[in-house]
Amino acid sequence: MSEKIAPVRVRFAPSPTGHLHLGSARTALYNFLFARQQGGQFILRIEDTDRKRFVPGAEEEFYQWLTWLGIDWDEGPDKGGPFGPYRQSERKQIYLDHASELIERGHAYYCFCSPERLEQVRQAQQKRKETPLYDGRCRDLPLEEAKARVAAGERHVVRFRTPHEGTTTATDLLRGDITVENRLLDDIILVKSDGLAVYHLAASVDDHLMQVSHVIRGSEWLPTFPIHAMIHRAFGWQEPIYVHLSVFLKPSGKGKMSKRESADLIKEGHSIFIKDLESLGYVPEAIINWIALMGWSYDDHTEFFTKEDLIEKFSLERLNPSPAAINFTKFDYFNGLHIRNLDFEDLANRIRPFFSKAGYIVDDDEKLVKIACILRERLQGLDDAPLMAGFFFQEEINYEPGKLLIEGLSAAETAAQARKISALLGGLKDMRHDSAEPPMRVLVEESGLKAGQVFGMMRIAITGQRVSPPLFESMEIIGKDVVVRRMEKAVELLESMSD
RNA sequence: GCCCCCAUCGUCUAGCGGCCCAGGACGCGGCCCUCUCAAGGCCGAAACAGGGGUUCGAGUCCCCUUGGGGGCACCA
Repeated sequence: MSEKIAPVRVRFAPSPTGHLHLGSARTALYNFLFARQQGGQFILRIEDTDRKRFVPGAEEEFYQWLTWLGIDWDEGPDKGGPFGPYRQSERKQIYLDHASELIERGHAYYCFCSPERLEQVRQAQQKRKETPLYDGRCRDLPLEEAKARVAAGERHVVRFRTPHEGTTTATDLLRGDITVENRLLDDIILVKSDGLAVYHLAASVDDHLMQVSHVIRGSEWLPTFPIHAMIHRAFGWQEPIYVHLSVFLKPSGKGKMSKRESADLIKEGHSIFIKDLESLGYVPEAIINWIALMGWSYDDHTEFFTKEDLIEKFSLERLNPSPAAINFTKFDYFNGLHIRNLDFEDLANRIRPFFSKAGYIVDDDEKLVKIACILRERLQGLDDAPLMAGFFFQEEINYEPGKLLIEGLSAAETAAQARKISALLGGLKDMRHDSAEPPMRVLVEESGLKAGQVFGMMRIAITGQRVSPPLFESMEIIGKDVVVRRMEKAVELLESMSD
């Protein structure tokens, strides 16, 4: 009675030819979220059948940054699993066997045409404004003859025998049925002359063998996915459910990001490469939230999502098929949002390396947590921390003495104020912000000046900055001795100015 | 050139025939709060690409145009 529901098995299948970027990270994320939500498995498969484009180390980099993003997998080259190996270069024979099966079934054939001849054919067709397709010279070679030539060691490839008439319809979950005319489909190469399978064969075979239930991947596969469906059908296999994601466009929305533009981005503190994002001050929580929302939505008002929220709320049905322009401004906003969602100890640990990198010695954990407390709501990126709070770690602060001057007051008058403040602060039993602020307010009141004027001068004297975290909280962290010493220094500076 | 896909504020999007003189978010402008900067709160400007249909009724369905994207390799 009850239909057996196949378990959800999805995969992220990058080729080790470059860095993990926003687009591929999102594909990985969606697959991961869906698997976790459905209680299924998430497979990591390395598609390294192109030896020419192989980049050493790229695979390990994928592991590193996927893990940093909080995306983990159940099966993969590094983890193993019941359907391995998970690196396509190690599955060569599997593809060869399947290609042979297709040949025996009449769905594929050996082709002995040289790349040079193919190029000539293609050029001739283009000159005639025809769709460039294989001209079928080897398509109807008697199988026995072809086999004999292969046995004799003749260089060859294996091609798929695409029907010339009719149409093929395959279904994309987001777009519905997509029908293509078979006469416009090429007899694609399944196995290259180096004996390695091409993507279309390898991915189809692996998706079936690894029992992948949903193929969630980029839309660059949309034009060829009917061929993938045909390959499954040729074997007599059931096709997985296909979900083709939209592409990311550059911020202007006009076209996708070029290599040059990607490189230029980093100058503005942005990047499409995940590897750059950590040192740029982004937290993985924000990255995940942001990219999840480029092409998926939950309802008409919820936008803040943790990983757990996403696992719970994600759904394939709410995926959006239209291309999305990358909006880094919103990314910055999400970064701030997620930084504010961190607890103080966590934040302290995350800003520590940024202080270190700026040359500050961070040896007091308690102090760092206090700094995290007052920094949290004003950080847009973790990298802002040393810029905003470096003065906490400096023995001596330097600033332009003139900045101490209270507007409308002379140097002597400002010095008098500073002296009073210094004396008041020096007489305090401690520098707790709630015990230092009230008497300071009284002093400001008596001076007839505005709080902003007096505190502005103190801010320069104590932090060396015009803009800083809240003054009294900062003073508490700095400590009475240093605060008083810095005030006294300010008095000296002001007095020397009034000479 | 051919094929496929997409089309709501500048951007990300909600909207699956009447709830929409179109809602949210980022950004932008203003105000409030305020020791600076933020954060937060409130208010505001800002969109259904165009044209035909279908229907009592269209942002929502169909067609065309336009625009954008992707693909057309012994790359993935």
